[in-house]
Amino acid sequence: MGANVSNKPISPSRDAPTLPRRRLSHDARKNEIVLAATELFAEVGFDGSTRDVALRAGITQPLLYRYFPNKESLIEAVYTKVYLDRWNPTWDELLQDRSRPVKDRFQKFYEAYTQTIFDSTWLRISSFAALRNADIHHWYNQVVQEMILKPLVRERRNELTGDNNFIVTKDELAVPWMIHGGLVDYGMRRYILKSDTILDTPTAISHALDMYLSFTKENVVAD
Amino acid sequence: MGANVSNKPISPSRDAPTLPRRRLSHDARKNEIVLAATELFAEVGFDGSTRDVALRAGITQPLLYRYFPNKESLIEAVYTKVYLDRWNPTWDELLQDRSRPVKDRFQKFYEAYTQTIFDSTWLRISSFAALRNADIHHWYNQVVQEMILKPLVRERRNELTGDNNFIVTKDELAVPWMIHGGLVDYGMRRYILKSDTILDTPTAISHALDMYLSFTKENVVAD
DNA sequence: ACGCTTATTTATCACATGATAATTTTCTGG
DNA sequence: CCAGAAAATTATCATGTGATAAATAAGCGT
Repeated sequence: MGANVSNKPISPSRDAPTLPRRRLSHDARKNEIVLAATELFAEVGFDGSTRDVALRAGITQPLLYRYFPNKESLIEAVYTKVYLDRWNPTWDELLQDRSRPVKDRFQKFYEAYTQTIFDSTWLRISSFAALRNADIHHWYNQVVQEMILKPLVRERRNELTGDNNFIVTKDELAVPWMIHGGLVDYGMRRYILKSDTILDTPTAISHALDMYLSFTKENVVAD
Repeated sequence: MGANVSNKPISPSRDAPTLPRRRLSHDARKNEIVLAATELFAEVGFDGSTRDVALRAGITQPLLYRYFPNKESLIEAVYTKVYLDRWNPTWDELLQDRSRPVKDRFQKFYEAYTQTIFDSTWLRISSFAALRNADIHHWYNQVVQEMILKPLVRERRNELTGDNNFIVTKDELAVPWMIHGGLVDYGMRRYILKSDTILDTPTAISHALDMYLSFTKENVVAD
């Protein structure tokens, strides 16, 4: 054949200046896809297209389907990546360490915990997920309740009265839930809205805990 | 002509059993479209299709474009409908009425306010809107801050110290913001997640306000 | 009753999107 | 070094979606 007659350029000069790396291991590629999907979905929601996911991952769109049978399965992988493996097992011990005051323990815990979740991607993905999938929202609330809020109620009660009853009622959880929700809301205002919330995170945590502590102090007799 | 030979049924029996009403006034039809769009977008987000909006509104999809030049403009109409005209002007007087204690005033206010916003459609639409449009999110936060939180800080300060300074600092707003955020979070858990949050709304409000009040009481000397 | 304004529908387009099949390329083990 | 398994791409499809143009019909004023 003659010279290059077609209008297809010899040097492709792709849309994305992706380095021509190819052929990753199955697991490595899968991780990159989930990472790309997480970032895209955090920005535009789970209606982000598989083509945009592929573009960010530096691959072609049909390749996705070698790793996930369909888009929903990719979304589930994102759920898993975002929600799981975020709990540091040492936190459990921290929360139960009665040699330190409750304020101190939960201050340290929330400082670590917020370091994990106060990030634009996590906050947005979890918001989108909650709106899209009530089951996941409910499941994650259960986790927060069992791992954080019930310990908080128990430890505070023990600190105030020496009580060792492990049963925590729904009513007792209402106030901790509002404290926790308010704190997450603070994180949203600060880290995704970048609002003029001047207060630094440790101080915000301290105030949130102080509110709960003074509330329980006032109400310890009334109950 | 002979009998009905075509396979088109005499009685149409449409997909949607819509009453065959047609030709509404311009404004009436526009309202119905915005209502349908609001409901759909609350369920699936703003990526809901114009065809689904039309189906819910009982019209054909191209008719939308006689009322809105494009989908984005329909979305903006939904924003307006959802966010505007929700503030009852009598609330301003209520919040400033110094013949009643702050707790009492803000209790009554929040009971009325939550009656307006604690509904699945509003909570979901405003969440989707916040994720999709940072400007709107920011604008609404400014409204909440000016109309609710600054008055709360001012009135509480006046109640405690007789202070009449109208300037409210960012730091003073941090705690009211967390209280407010915690309360909205409570509404989400109760009204869209339908979680086993047993506490009724007035009690939740009361606890939220008590937390703020006891916090400010403890800190009034420290500042 | 009739005509005219305009609300509404039917038909259609161009493009985006999820998904599949066939083909090509890369790397590794024998 | 080369053969084959698997990674990756190209080509393609069916359907969904935002949007437009032309045709139809409902109701109001005279």
